[in-house]
Amino acid sequence: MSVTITLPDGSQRHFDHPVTAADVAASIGPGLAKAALAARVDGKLVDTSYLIDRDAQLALVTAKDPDGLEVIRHSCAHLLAQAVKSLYPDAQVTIGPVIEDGFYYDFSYKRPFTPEDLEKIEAKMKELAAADHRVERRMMERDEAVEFFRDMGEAYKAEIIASIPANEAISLYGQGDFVDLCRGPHVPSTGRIPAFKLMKIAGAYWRGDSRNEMLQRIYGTAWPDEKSLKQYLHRLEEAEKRDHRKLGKSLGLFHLQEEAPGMVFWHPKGWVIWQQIEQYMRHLLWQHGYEEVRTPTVMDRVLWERSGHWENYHEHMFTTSSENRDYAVKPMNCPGHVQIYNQGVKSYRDLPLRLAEFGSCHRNEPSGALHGLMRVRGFVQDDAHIFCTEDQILSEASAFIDLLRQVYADFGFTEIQVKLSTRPPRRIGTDVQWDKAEAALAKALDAKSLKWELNPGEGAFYGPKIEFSLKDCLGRIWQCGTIQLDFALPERLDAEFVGEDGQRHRPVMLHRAVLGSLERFIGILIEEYAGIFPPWLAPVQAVTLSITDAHAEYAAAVAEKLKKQGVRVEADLRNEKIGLKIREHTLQRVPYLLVAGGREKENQTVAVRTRRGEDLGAMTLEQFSERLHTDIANRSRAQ
RNA sequence: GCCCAUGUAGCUCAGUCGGUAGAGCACACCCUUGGUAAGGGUGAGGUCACUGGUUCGAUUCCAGUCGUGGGCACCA
Repeated sequence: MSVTITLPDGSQRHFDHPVTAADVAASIGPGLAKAALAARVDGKLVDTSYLIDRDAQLALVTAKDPDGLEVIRHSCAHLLAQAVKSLYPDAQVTIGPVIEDGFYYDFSYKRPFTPEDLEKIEAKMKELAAADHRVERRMMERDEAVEFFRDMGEAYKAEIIASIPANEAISLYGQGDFVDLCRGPHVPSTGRIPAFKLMKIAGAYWRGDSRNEMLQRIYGTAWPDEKSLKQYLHRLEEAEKRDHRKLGKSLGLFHLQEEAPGMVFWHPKGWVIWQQIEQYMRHLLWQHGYEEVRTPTVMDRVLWERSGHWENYHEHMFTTSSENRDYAVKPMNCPGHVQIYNQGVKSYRDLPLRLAEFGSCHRNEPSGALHGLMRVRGFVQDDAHIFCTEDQILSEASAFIDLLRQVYADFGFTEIQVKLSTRPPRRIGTDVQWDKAEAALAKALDAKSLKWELNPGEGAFYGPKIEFSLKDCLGRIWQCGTIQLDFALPERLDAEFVGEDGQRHRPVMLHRAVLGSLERFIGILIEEYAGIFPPWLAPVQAVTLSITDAHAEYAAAVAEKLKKQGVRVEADLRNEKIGLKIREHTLQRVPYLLVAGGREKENQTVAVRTRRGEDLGAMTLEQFSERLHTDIANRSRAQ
């Protein structure tokens, strides 16, 4: 039997017998044989031990190949499991997938793993890797496999396999005396995992369900070589420096404290940033046909019962009472906006009606969910509700996406994750309505040539939604903007309009936010900018620096003049050396440092230095103002 | 909410195998009047998160509470 193998470069090799991918690699050269971790046969990823018994396309996969890296990580998860089983034989294995930059493996064990265990496990992994155990694949019938793992005391594994259809054969991978269920492929031997490190331990629920028992999850990372591993660890360190909690403290933007968990104390500098953003949004909303409103923070339980929140959202609401009446602190602005809509009879001619509010909301989030500014209990949404007809959904959604993209572009975001969440199993409204609503949102997205993912079944019970998410410094994804269709609330709160036909109709409600919560958005911004706020947002745009007391008056006068022009400027007249002042204000990320010494006083100029260390030389106040105002007008990130 | 870790001066952190604590920076005062990322000196500053237990004695050991961090679950 002859086999013809076609390689990626188009060249062909002929064999007169079935060959493994490893054989082919060896026939090409020892270097490739050594580098091959897996193979792609007719596009399918397989082990290097895969026997090819027909003519096929073959590509050898090395560590340089993204698939190769994935194989390394997956195999490293198995190495971890092997080490754990060898150190703690009565631990049970469950699942161990590859994730971004690494992998994890979940174990069930009688006690939690400690940081010391982690060290021991990693040492054992190194030992097992050095022993270079061969990784071997074999097949088993499903029922046989269930029994096999059950006999080993691996109840979780048996449960996983039992949920696989009975007629499917199961592949098992063995290395040393460790065997795991796995689809594969894997590296040929444990010595082929070049660089790895265990990162952290955490609890994780079995099958992701909080009603189940908590397993011990070990996270690790693996790379093609030590250098890449080091670079990765360095990248993490650098990311930590951008952490908004760290920068918020060092730049004096905000703080949180024990007595108000999940609620932010905004300091003067942080509040300047907030105000710039709020005013910017307010102006845009006005331009886009929104009307700003303000609704009460505390409202009677009766209203929340009518809206459905009391029943469905109760555990997330802060409540209070007075004189035998129960109240809730608003977790959302929508019911309030419907109250405004409901004042007076609305005609179809009034639609779409867009009510916007920088709405202060409180939600009693679970304590474990709180995270700096990103997940808080008290926050302000740039919220708005658009009351419109079903026929207006498309154009309103479309206009909203335009608005959102303009805003995100102005802040300099290029990476936005967009998801469309569609009808969940439990929902209200008719299928006809859902068809129309989902199609309208999809159509609006497509019309903007935005890349988006479908998130089937994840919509709200009252309607589909689009989510716009941004990444923090560690790559964690946070939802910011959203637009949600709602057929329910207008019904529940009895919103209506008089149509052309003279009959009363229900409007559709679009809940939408561009930034989401101001808190979260500013958190993301701090990390995106690494604290280097563009001049239009910078809490302090310029500082004048005197060199000796002799110029203090001049430096103060310069600051005063700029302040009158609306520049956020401070004067540093301290009796300190100029080097110290430069250092401190540079660390505070002030865009422009204006040295006002003897020479400058003489010529009525300032010597301008940027926070990036660039010396722009001496210029007149007019020249400086012009430069700053150009930055502001462009929302430039250059300085 | 669950698991693990963690809480010492304004900040970043050391430390006490149980005898009430220390550094750097910041702060105050003094000297220095210095031209582009840290000049020098002196001083002040802490119920060691909170509550309880063990102990002659607890910041240290134990338990609980609260906060924080990393995950998990949650995120209308």
